[in-house]
Amino acid sequence: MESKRPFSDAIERLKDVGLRPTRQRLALARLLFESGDRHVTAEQLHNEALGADSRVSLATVYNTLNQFTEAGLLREVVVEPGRSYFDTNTGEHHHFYHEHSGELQDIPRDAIQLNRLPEPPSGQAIRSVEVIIRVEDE
Amino acid sequence: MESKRPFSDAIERLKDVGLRPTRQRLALARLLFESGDRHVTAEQLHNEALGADSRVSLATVYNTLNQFTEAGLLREVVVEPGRSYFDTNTGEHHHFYHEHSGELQDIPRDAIQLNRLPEPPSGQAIRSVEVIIRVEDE
DNA sequence: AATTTTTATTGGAACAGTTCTAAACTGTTG
DNA sequence: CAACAGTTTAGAACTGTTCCAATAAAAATT
Repeated sequence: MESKRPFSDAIERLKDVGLRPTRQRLALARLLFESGDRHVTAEQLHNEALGADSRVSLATVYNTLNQFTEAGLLREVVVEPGRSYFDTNTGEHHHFYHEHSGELQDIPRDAIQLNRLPEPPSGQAIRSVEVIIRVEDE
Repeated sequence: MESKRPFSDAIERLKDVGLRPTRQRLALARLLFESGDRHVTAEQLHNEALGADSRVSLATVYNTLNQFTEAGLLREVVVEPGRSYFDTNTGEHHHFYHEHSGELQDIPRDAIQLNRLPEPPSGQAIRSVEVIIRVEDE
């Protein structure tokens, strides 16, 4: 379980993907991966890190988020112009997006049944299928 | 058909939604609506307008795209951080997105069968359901 | 351990896309 | 044709992100 050996878990995770387990990366990895599925923006994560005594520059937060994403530890979600969310759930799934609060919420893959997918334009292959359900207060 | 009376068509369209048919808005409306379904960024449309002898400032392009969107003449599509597309097809439908070329392509509503939609979080109502299929050259 | 080499971090500058602002302009209307 | 409400514009400002050159830290080598 993740909660058993949080420290070495994070180290492992980084080593596994070939990233040096530096102080900053470890701090961010713990914030990201030690508490269930999360959806954060760079700014949010930066603030959290600062709040948790970890001195990390915003540039490093961006670098790290991008590296983690490239390494398959995170997935980027774009739902709003000018703001990127990073999702710790890298599996196939979908999202509710609450525009007003800016909050994202996972929808498990099986909760939506996608039938009859169209053929992609010729010469192209499907890389991902993503459903975004925008919701608002009623 | 749109091609029959393009001039007054555009004027009509604008009047219908309560926007004065100014020179700039007409020019943009023609570029947008007189050639089937389109997906453009502000920058693209601006260039087109310049290319077509219509002097329109970039600020006006942004204003106009936003007004058209608010008026229901356009729909905004977000698939990439830091870049907004405006879609002249305002009906319910979905998209292929070709990351490499930055091109969007409509998928008719019926081409995807969406069953078993999840309940939205309590207190919230579904505003829209959008499927984005990312494709790449194979 | 000490040294060298490689890789990361950092603050701040730079950048892209978008919005804002205040001044000039256009077009209607009384 | 004077007054007025709505529109356009250039450029400044803003936001989120990336880039850069200097510094620091980690790994490899001795």
